[in-house]
Order: sequence, then C-alpha cells, then structure tokens
Amino acid sequence: MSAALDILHVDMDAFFAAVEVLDDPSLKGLPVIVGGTGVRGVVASCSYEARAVGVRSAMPMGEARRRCPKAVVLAGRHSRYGEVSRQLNEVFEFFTPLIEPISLDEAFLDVSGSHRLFGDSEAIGEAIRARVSTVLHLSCSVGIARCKLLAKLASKAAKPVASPKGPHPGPGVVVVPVSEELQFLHPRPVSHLWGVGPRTAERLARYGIATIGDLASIDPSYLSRLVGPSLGAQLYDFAWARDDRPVVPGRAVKSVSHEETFPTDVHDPERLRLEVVRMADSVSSRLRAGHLQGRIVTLKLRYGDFTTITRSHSSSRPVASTAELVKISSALFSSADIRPGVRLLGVGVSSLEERTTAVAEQLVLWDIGDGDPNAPGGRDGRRELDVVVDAIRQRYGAASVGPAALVADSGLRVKQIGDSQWGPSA
DNA sequence: TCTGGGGTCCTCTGCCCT
DNA sequence: TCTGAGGGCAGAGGACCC
Repeated sequence: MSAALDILHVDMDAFFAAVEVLDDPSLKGLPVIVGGTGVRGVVASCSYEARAVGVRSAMPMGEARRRCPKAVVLAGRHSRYGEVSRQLNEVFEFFTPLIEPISLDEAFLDVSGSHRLFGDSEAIGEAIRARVSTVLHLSCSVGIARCKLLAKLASKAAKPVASPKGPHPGPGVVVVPVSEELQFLHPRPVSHLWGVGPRTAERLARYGIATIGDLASIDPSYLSRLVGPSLGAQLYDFAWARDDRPVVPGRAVKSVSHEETFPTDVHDPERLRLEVVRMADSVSSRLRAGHLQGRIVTLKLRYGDFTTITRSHSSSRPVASTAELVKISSALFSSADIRPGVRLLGVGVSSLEERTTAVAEQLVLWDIGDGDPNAPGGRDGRRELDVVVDAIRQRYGAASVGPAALVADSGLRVKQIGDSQWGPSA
C-alpha cells in the first residue's frame, strides 16, 4: 500500500434519526430515538439531543426511555433508509468507483484515481460532505488516512459531539498525516480498535492494557497468548498502524438468515414450529431473490436466560427451495430442547454459491415428493410453486402470499427484512 | 440497564480416516 | 489386530461489527 492518503471513511451522522427528522421537520431539535419500540427493543440510532442525556445505540429501549422520557421514539423504516443509502452511494460514485459499503450509512472509498479531477483527498472529503448536504440534506463525517483503520478512527474524531446544550459540531473532516499516525493512534483506548469489543477490552484491562499505546509496547507473543494467535497478531499490527486491507467494492454475501426475538418467551412447540416455517420461507425467498443456494442450514435458539444454542446440518446438495429449507430446519428444531422457553428463534443458510440455471433445472428434475432425490416418479411442482410465489411477492409484497400453515395461524404473517430489525414492536 | 437483527470470523471439540 | 498421532471436516459456541 502506498503512503498516499487515499482511503476515506465516510460515516453519516445519526443516520436513521436524521432521516426521520428530514422527513418530518417538526422533529428538528427534539431528542429522537429510532429502534425497537417493544419491551425487548433496543436503540438503533438517536439524535444528538438524545445522546446528550446518555442515550446510545444498542441500549435497551427501556433504559433509553428512562434516561430521556421526552424522547420521540420511532420504530424505524428500513426501506426508507435503504432508499437514502442508495442516493448516498450515487454521491460516492460521482467521486470514485472504488466504494466498499460497510452498512447503510458508512463506506470506505479509495480515491487514488480521483485527484486529477477533484484535487487532494482533503478537498475530496470536503466536496463529499458538501454534496451529501446539497443532495440529501444530511450531514456526514469523513476520515482520511493511508489505511482503513486510521481512516475509520479519523471519521469518528470528525463527528459532532453531544452536549447538554445541544449538538456541538465536529471538524467534519479529519486527516491523519503519515508522520502523525502513531501520535494519533496510541493515546486512544484499545476498544477503538477493530476487533476489540467489550469482552476483549475487559480481558486486556485485567492485564493493564488500556490504550493502543499499551498494546504496542507489549511482547506480541504475550498478546497472542492473551487473546489468541489470530486476533493477537492483528491487534499488534493495528497498534503499529499496519493495515494493508484494500478497499474491496461489492463483496459477496456469505450467509442469509432471519431471526426474531419474541415479546415474551414461547413454550408452545406448535407455535415455534410455525415460526420455523415462516423464517425458513423468508430465508429461502431471499436466497432465490439473490440467485443463491446454500449447503449449511443452521437453526438458532436463545433461551430466557440468554444462553444461545445452534443446530446445523450440512446438506449433500445446495438448498434454496422453501420446501427443502422447511424440512431441514424443522428436523433441526425437533432435535433442540425447547423446555426452558424460547426467547429468540432463527433460521440461516451458509456455504452459499450462485444458483445457476443449469443446476436449478437439474434440481427440478430430481426434486420429487418429499424431497428425496432417489424417489421414483415425476416432479412435485414445489419449485414451480416457489417461482410463482416469488413472482407474486415481487408484485404485491412479501405479505401477499405464504405457506398455508401460516395462514391458518392468525398471529403469523410473512415479514420482510427489517420488519422487526430492532426487537419486537410494542 | 437487561440486552435486536443480519452478518463475519475465529476457536474448540469430537469424529473419522489414514 | 490394536494403538496413537495427526489431518480434515462438521458442528457448536462465542466475539465482534454496524
């Protein structure tokens, strides 16, 4: 990697909350919290007015309401945020084709080929902020450095600061010159490093390692013994600002899953079986929409005490049809103990590959009866049914059609991704 | 405080095979 | 035929990220 400051990290400020304020200007200046509105919901995003009283992302909604009783709490609109995110991507594409989206509201950009048109990286960062403001009427922060790690930390340093008197604007753009990298990096807490979450931070703190500088000064083999060889080597490199990860546009999806937390723990096995069908239907539908199929099916259960178990099955042939996924995930469900009561249920498919036409046609010929590829007879039409169901959903929405087992149960419906993104609704 | 959902990646364990 | 070592793989759990 060159020493040029070509990596930008662009991060929207309080994205979901800012979009809500944009669409409803009467919310401007108020504490706005977006997230799960039910008893088990969490905060997905909040305005700087809410942050000023201690509300944070991932905080349980009950705690957030206690800290900020006057907050306007909104359930969030995933599809709307996706729409704005696409517009944001168009802004990025104006400056460079080398864009690696990290989530709906942030991305890495490599601007090494953009200087002749737009000037140096700092000028590009300022121009991106201006264009986001003009086109989207939203604000973002930009970090600029030689590598991803530093660019990300720089964008964090560029953000506005919440204070009881209101949001205090940040610098907006922060550049980390190569000669100042370690000065910038070493005073920061280890938890700011990519890969250090609460558990690892706590473990490091037990050995007196609080800052990135502390991390840089210890023996790397000792660090590897503390946190494992892979993470240890990575953290030691990061502590010395060594990060050669390139900006990779359009990374392939490796798994597709759907999971949901219930408002109260569920003990009824029949209800849970129907939930498994609903989630398998949702996942298979998304797989087909993405022209994907996968071999490993995983069922996830979380009990009332928050312990989580998974049960998985590696299929000999790739799975994408609703019938196949329901069959496998139901079998996995039968092997799980649900007596303690189930707080969360999930179905996922991994070991994905592209679903080519040839494979799909071959599977249609073999997919007979209950899915046994060796059974005699003709095809059962389930895959054709998937095609029809997908077409209806594309035209009339995800809830327009679904497995009959779910129709019989008045409480269940086919959900779209993002329907209960941050916990069950109130 | 009482902890979401959709992901990725790593580590450990047990089993099978050589 | 038995035994142990080691590799590969599947399954499970956990930490982390946004």
